[in-house]
Order: sequence, then C-alpha cells, then structure tokens
Amino acid sequence: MAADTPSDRELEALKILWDRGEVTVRDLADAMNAGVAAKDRLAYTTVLSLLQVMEQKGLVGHRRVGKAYVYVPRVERQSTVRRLAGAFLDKVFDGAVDEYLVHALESKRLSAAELDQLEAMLAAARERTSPRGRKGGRK
Amino acid sequence: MAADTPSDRELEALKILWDRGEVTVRDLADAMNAGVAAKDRLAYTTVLSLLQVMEQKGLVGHRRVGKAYVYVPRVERQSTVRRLAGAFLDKVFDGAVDEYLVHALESKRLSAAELDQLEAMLAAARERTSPRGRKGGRK
DNA sequence: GCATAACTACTGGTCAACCCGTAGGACGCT
DNA sequence: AGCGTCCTACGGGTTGACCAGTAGTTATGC
Repeated sequence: MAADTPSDRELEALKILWDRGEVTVRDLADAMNAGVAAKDRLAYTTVLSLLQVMEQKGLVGHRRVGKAYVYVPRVERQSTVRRLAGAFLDKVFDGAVDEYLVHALESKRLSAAELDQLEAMLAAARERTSPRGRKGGRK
Repeated sequence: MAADTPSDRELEALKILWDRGEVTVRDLADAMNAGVAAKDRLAYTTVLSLLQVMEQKGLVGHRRVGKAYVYVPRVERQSTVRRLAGAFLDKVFDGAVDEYLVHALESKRLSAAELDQLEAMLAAARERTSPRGRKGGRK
C-alpha cells in the first residue's frame, strides 16, 4: 500500500488537489479545462475515471457529500515531489546531482533574488553535510 | 524532424551511446545487460528493435560495417538532457526553478566537493545574470 | 559449394496511460 | 408519478513503450 507514483495527468490533478484541499469531480474537471482550447478539453467522465484510478493507487480518497463525491489527496506534496525528483535524477544523471544542477542553472535564467535564495540553501546544505568543522569559515 | 524525445529505455541506450561514441547491437545489448539479473536481461532482438525505433525517431543513425550495423547517436547529450530537465521542471513545478533546486538539494546528500562545485556554478550564474555591478563583491 | 553462425527485418503480444460514451441511480421539481 | 438533471459505475477503444520470436539474409570456414 505504498501509494503508487502518479502519472503525468495524475500529477496535474494532484497539484490542483493540493492547492484546494478538496474538490468534487466537477471542480477538478473545470480546473483542468480552464484556459484550454475547446478541442482539447477533457470530458467529465474522463476526469472521474482518472480519480477512480488514483484512488485505487492510494493517491486520493473520497467521501460522499449529498449526491456527489468529494475527493481529497492522500499523499503529501512534499514527499511526492521529492520522490519524483529523485527518480528523475537517477534516470537522467544516475544520481549525479551536481550535473543536474548545472543544467537547472543553465536552462533557466535566474533572478538575483533566486540566486540569493540558492546561496542560502547551499549554506544550509553545507551545514547538513558537515555540521561541524568548516574550514573556509566564510560569512 | 525535430528528433523526438527519448523514452526511458531509449535514454538508457543513449547514455551508453554517448559514452562510447558508437556501438554494435551486440555491444549495446551486452552493456545494457551488464550486472542485471539473468531473468531481467533483454533479448538481443529487443535491443535491435529499440535501436530501430530510435533511428526512426532521429535519435540514432547507423552504418554498415561488415555484416553488422554500427549505431551512432544523432542527438547531443547536452541538448537532450536540457530538454528533459526543462520538461520535468514544467511538469512538476510549473517552471519554478527555485523550488526545484530546493528539492534537489534536500533529496540527496551532497559531498563537500559537490558543494564547492555548486558554489562556483552559482557564482557563474550570478555573473551571467548581471554581468556587471555586483554589490557584495565577495571572493 | 555449402553448412553454420551471426545479423537484420518484421510481426505480434502485453501493459499502462489516457480518453470517453452509455447505462443506471439519486435527487428535486412540478 | 413523471421528468429532467447531475452523479457514479463500467466497459471499451486507442496509443506508445516495451519485449521477444520467427523468418530471411549475409559473411565465414571448410
């Protein structure tokens, strides 16, 4: 019962679920179809099917409210995203994080604010790796 | 003809291709089966099929050498990986790089060497973002 | 020449993701 | 009760990834 990993569409649904806390099928269908070309919109029953499969995977749960079901996420955003990122890392870079970050840094242009934030995270990561004796004790 | 994006297995093959420059079908099959439980090994013809599909996608090319084919990559590692990373970013984080990096940093433990390397890259990224006027002029 | 070994081409089967229509049930309104 | 509306359940069709066997082809050794 380890809660399967979401497919692309399922992730899309989960993002909305995480955002709203809970949704009816119609809520989700509307959200997923918002701003989508009419020809590419998903049918209501398609979204329903998606949720049913997701429930079987342990990704969501539901309860009855009136005549309709209300769905809630059963997996955390944090852990889910982390697992996806880890899998991606292994798949593409065989776990070589540095290279992965190079591409991340190069593929997008980062704002100065983002860079500051990253620097802070790097420092934090450094702390975590060697909680003590840093040599170059900068900053 | 934009050279389709590789599937998981195809990426696995491409990594070997990039590493060796060129391979015969047998080379690749052996490489992919190295250190794999006997029951999970791929049949020779499976690898052949994989390469044929990859060729159709524009990912590899081949030439005849003796009676066998020698396959070579037709896509660059750099651009391929970059595209995969970009797609992953959009899919999981809607393109929010910073959050993506947080997870990267947190999901794996980084060595001190990796951290140093990252710091250097950060500095480089900073240069790129604002080629001039750095204020805190450190280092 | 001819058998043999290794290679390629082709076809097919399985499975998951994805999409949707139809049927049937529940509810409210008149 | 009858009807329309909205909901869920269920079955099915399509596609791409993946895997592998069979048949035909080519080089090689004798």
